[in-house]
Formats: sequence, structure tokens, C-alpha cells
Amino acid sequence: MELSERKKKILQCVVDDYIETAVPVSSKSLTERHLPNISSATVRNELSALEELGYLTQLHTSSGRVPSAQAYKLYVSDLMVKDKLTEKELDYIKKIFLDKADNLEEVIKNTTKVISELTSYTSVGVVSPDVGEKINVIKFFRYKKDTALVLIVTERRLLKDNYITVPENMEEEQLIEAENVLNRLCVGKSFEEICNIKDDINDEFSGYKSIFVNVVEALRVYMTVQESDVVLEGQDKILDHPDYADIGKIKNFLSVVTKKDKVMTLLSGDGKDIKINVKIGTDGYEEIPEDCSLVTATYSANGTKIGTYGVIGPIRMDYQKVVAVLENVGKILESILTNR
Amino acid sequence: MELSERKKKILQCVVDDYIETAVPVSSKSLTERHLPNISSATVRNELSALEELGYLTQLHTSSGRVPSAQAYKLYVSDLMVKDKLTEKELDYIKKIFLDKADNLEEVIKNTTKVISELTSYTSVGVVSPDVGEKINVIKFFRYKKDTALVLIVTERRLLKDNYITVPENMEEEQLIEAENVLNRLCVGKSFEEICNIKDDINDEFSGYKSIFVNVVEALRVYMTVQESDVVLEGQDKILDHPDYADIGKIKNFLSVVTKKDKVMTLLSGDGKDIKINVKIGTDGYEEIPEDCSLVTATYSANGTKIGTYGVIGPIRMDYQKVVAVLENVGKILESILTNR
DNA sequence: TGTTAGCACTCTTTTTGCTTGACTGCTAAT
DNA sequence: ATTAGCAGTCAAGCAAAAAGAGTGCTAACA
Repeated sequence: MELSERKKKILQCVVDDYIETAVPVSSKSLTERHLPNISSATVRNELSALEELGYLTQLHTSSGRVPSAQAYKLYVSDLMVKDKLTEKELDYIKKIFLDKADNLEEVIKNTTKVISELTSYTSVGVVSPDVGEKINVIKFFRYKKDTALVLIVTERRLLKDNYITVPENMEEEQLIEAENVLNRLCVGKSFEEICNIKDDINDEFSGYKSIFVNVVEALRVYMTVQESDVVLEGQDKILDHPDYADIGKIKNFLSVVTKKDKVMTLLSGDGKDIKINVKIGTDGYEEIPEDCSLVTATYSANGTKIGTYGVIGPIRMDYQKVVAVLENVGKILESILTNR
Repeated sequence: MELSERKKKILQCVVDDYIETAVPVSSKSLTERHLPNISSATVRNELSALEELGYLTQLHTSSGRVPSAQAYKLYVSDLMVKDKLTEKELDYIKKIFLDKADNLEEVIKNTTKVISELTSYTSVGVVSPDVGEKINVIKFFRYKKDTALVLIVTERRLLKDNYITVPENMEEEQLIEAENVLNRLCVGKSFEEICNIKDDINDEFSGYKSIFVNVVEALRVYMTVQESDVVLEGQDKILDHPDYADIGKIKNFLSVVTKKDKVMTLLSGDGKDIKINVKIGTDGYEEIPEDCSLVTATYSANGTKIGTYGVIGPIRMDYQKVVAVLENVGKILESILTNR
């Protein structure tokens, strides 16, 4: 059922006020602050109707109204007036990114830092693996008798966190030989393609099969989100918000947010095309701490997903600000990473 | 002034009880729980004397006694009965380390994890840089026109997080040449030695001076503690302790503990030979959050400092358990890392 | 001289009742 | 459909009273 224009307006004012003050909103304060042309009694009737429809709740009979999760959803999708960032804030974002634009890892760390800084909420981010990412070159670096570091240069980054075990008696030339064969097989191909060719390589790859299997395993690891791909900033910001005056809630929040694996699952489900995505903990999304809200945006450059970034905080969140920050950071980030 | 045996015994009981219950300790409960042979009136006299001497405080005239920082110090150094870990706990420690004993980074992460798990406090750790660490080999890996990754293999680890800028017009052979010269200069030398030879290399190193300077800079970075060398575990554990029922205190704690640079300075001052080191926030140590206690141990293997690990938590900490865990983890860790 | 029983005193914590103030919901008039 | 006005509800704040936990002191005792 579509709400009347007046109901929408009133609901918007309730959410605005509640987000600002954290105090249940009364009919009187609404007429005084936003609606001088109608009486508080009329507003009371409307509030009562909105409560009936599930948009508002009351803590007790004589308290003001508090928005429900349903109300926040409508607010974000329909009612909210989009906020603009100040020049100062925009400059801040640009300055941060321009310094270290060429290192993807740095960019990602800075992204969460900026988001957390500007919104004053905890921010989370994860680099999306890209199964279509193509390999430029693979290099082995043997640094112990039986261990070699695998360096993989792809279109967008340098992967250098995987090791393979090498037979101790393997000569240096053999390792180079293996490297050459591997490069012949892999260069220009995507992770996905390489993982699929594993069967028909016996002839060419003869003696080095175990190495190939190891490298494919390393690639497979890079294809899924790793804990090291998850970035967190401002975990303590939550304490500044009155919604978390209760230790139990803080604990609930921190027990999720301090664990990278949990944050990973939190961010993993997010779709490809959706730009701004709001999930509210109370209904349906089990991964999100109770009474929390997760607002995320997925950024892409040159048609490839870069990563998902967002803010996690109280349901009573400053969505105007958060959405504005996420959109602007996205724009600037994408423009820097596209066609560079 | 030396305390009488009975005073020591009573003080020990007070601290034991207070650590266990978090409730101010009364004369009556002391006689009931630990001292059946003396009357509560006698204990009261002794408590009063101990208060006079600065070991105990009273929140108000009719409350029980609470240990002062001074009392905790004496408790840890003299009074405390050393705790033993259970077989189960010891097995747990061994199992964790045996899995990944050959990767120093993994070992360090696991160390803090184990400590936090077993003590149920937040644990912190930092890998000590070792200025005497000798270099086995240096390798450049050029992966972009103007950027090369610097790989440095030392006696104990593989450093792979530094990049140098290479002149775009530099040929591959020239880079290899530079690598050779650099190895001739550096292999077998310690970080410290290399940083000191920078002046008289002009003749041999001719054209590659900027590269050498870059590499030395990279070494200098490795010689100081890096943020990436700091590990943290169980930041949310603090919330389980009643001492942190107050949001202000939690904030205070987290604002230090979530920031790696702050933890770094916290752990940096610790000496070389001291095994177990207890610092209490209320007096003197400004870096430690107020009302917090930091217990650390420094581990070594083959005569070199591996790192400093410890626990940060409330002053009312279970020192018996914490010291036992730190000592045992240290023993096992050192035995694994020595002469491998 | 050290120890102990007993009692008065102090201070916190809990309970209770009361008052005030903020809202709402309802009703009747517009 | 809107509004003014009023009765009803509930939380929050306050003060006084009661209960409880512990101490310090004094006087007696070994």
C-alpha cells in the first residue's frame, strides 16, 4: 500500500529527527520543528496510523515514536534527501588518494580510513578477487633448500604471499625450466582458465606436475577472498554513539567486527550491480550483529569489480552522510583506477 | 621495611580474593575462607596497618579493602604462588606451534592467539628487529617499468615488502649488474654494518647509487619495528571483565589497543634480559591506558631476541595464570625456534 | 603484649512513595 | 478532515527510610 504524501513527509521528519537526536519523536516537536501548518493532534492521528502500518514503534504508551527497521528501509530508498559533501571533505578524499594511487593495497587501506574518518563509523572493506584477472608473469624465487616464493604479476597487482615446496634435489636450472613451462601455459590466461586446464598438461609438464599443482592451488587461493583482503578501520568509533551505551551491545558488535573471517562473510554476499546496499540486522541477515546496520557500495573500474566497502554501525545511522561519503569516495576511486 | 610473615600472608589472601571476586575484601571473609585460626578483629588490625603502609585502600569507611598498585607489584614479585598449566593447556600450546613452525610470521600470529585464548585477555606481540641479523642474499624483481620488488633473505626471514624505483630506461642486464654489486657488498653483513658503509662505495657502485640508497633505506626500515610487526588478538576480551563495566574505560582501552602504532610504543621500551615484566598504568607508565596492567615477556632463540609478547588488561588481572601462560608459551616457542 | 569479643558508628544499597513532566488517545466541536 | 482540550499513562527524578555490610574502638583476657 502506498503511503499518502503527508504520511511520507511525517515519517521522513520522524526519521530525520530521531537520527539527529536519538530521542523518541513526539507529535509536538514535529509540529514545532517541521510542520507549522498542521496541529499536533492531526500529527498524532497520522503517527498512530503509521504505527499501525509497522513503520513506527513506541517504547511505552506515553513515549514518542521510534522508527522501525521497515521505516529506515523506506527512508533510505525513498524518503531521504541526498546529502552533499562540503568542498573541504571532497578535497580531503582527493588528497588521500592522489598520494598513493599506484599501490592497490595502499588505496584500499586508505579507502576504509577515509570512509571511517568522514562518517565517524566503523568502516569495512574487502578487495574482490577477480576470476577473470589475467596473468602477466610468474616467477619463482627459491630462498630455502626446499621452499620457493611464488611471485605472480597480474593485470592489477603483485601477489607475493604464496610458497611452494620444491624437491630438495631439484637443480636451479630445472626450476627455471619449470618456471618457463609454467609461464608458457599461464601467461595471458585468467585464473579461471588455468584452474581448468589441469588435466591435459601431463605431456608438456612431465616432471614438474607437483609444482604445477602447487601453483594452481596458490591461484585458487587468490581467487577466493582472503582474510588479508579484509580491511577494518575505526573499530572504536562505535563507542561514541549513544546507541551503544550497553556493554552487551558493544560486545556483540566487537565480537563480529574484530574477527576478519566474520567480516569476510558479512561482505561476501553482496551483488555485482547494486550500488548502495543497506542491510539491517534485525531482520533476516544473520551475519550482521543484532541492532546493527550495514551500508555497502561495490566499486568497479574498467568493468571489473574492485571491492566492496562500507560502514557498519547502529541502525540509527546517519544514512544521508554515509551514502554521500560512499558515493563520493566511489566516484573518486573509480576515476583514479580507471584507465590508468 | 620488611613485612611480617603474617602481614604477607594476609596481603596475599586479599589480592587472591580480590582477583577472584572483584569485590572489596572484608576481614570476616578472610578469616572464613583462608585464616580459620585468627579472629576477624586481629585481621582488621593487620588490614589497617597494611593500609597505613600503602598496600591497601578503602573506597569508603565501611567497605572492604582493595589492593593498591604497590600491592599488586609485591604480589607478582614475592607473594604469588606460581600456577601450573594443565596437561590439556600445554598440549594445546604445543599443537598450535608444531603445525606451522617454519614460518616466523605464522608463529608470531599463533603466539598471540594462544596467549589470548588461554588467558582470556587481550594479547599483544611484536617481532623484535635484530640489527645484527645477517643478509644471505638480495634479489630484485622488476615487475613494472619503473618499479622493482626487493627481496631480502636473512638468517631468519624473507623480507618482501619493499619496492624501489628503477629508472625506466635501465636495461635488465644493468639491473642484474646492480644486484650483483649489491650482493657483493652486502652478503654476510649485518643490517647495521651495511648502513654504515654508505659513504665509501662511490667507486664500485658508480651508476647505481640511487638504487643502493633505496635498498639501504629499505634495510633501515626493517631495522626498526614496523606496524606490520605488531600483532593483536582478542581485543574484545576486555569486555568480559567487570572492571570494564564503564564505557569511558572501554573507550580509553580500545583507543590505544586498536591502533598499532600506539601498541608499538607500548612494547618498544622493554629491556633485553628481563623475562617477565609487569607495568601498572596508574604510576609512571604514560603509554599504558589508565587502570591497565601490561605483563610482557621477551623471548629469544640462539641468543637473539625474537620478540616481546604479553597481555594487556585490567590491573585486577589473574597474574598467576598470565605469568604461567607466558612462561610456558615462551619455553615451547624457544625450544622450537632454537637450533632448527 | 598480642588477641579477641562486642558494640557503636559509618556509609552504601535497596526500597518505597511521591511528584513532575512528557506524551498519547479520545471525544466533542468546528 | 481537522483541531482543541482533557484525562490517562508511564518514566524519571527525588527524598526519606530501612537494611546490610564492614570497620574501628574499647575493654577484657591469655
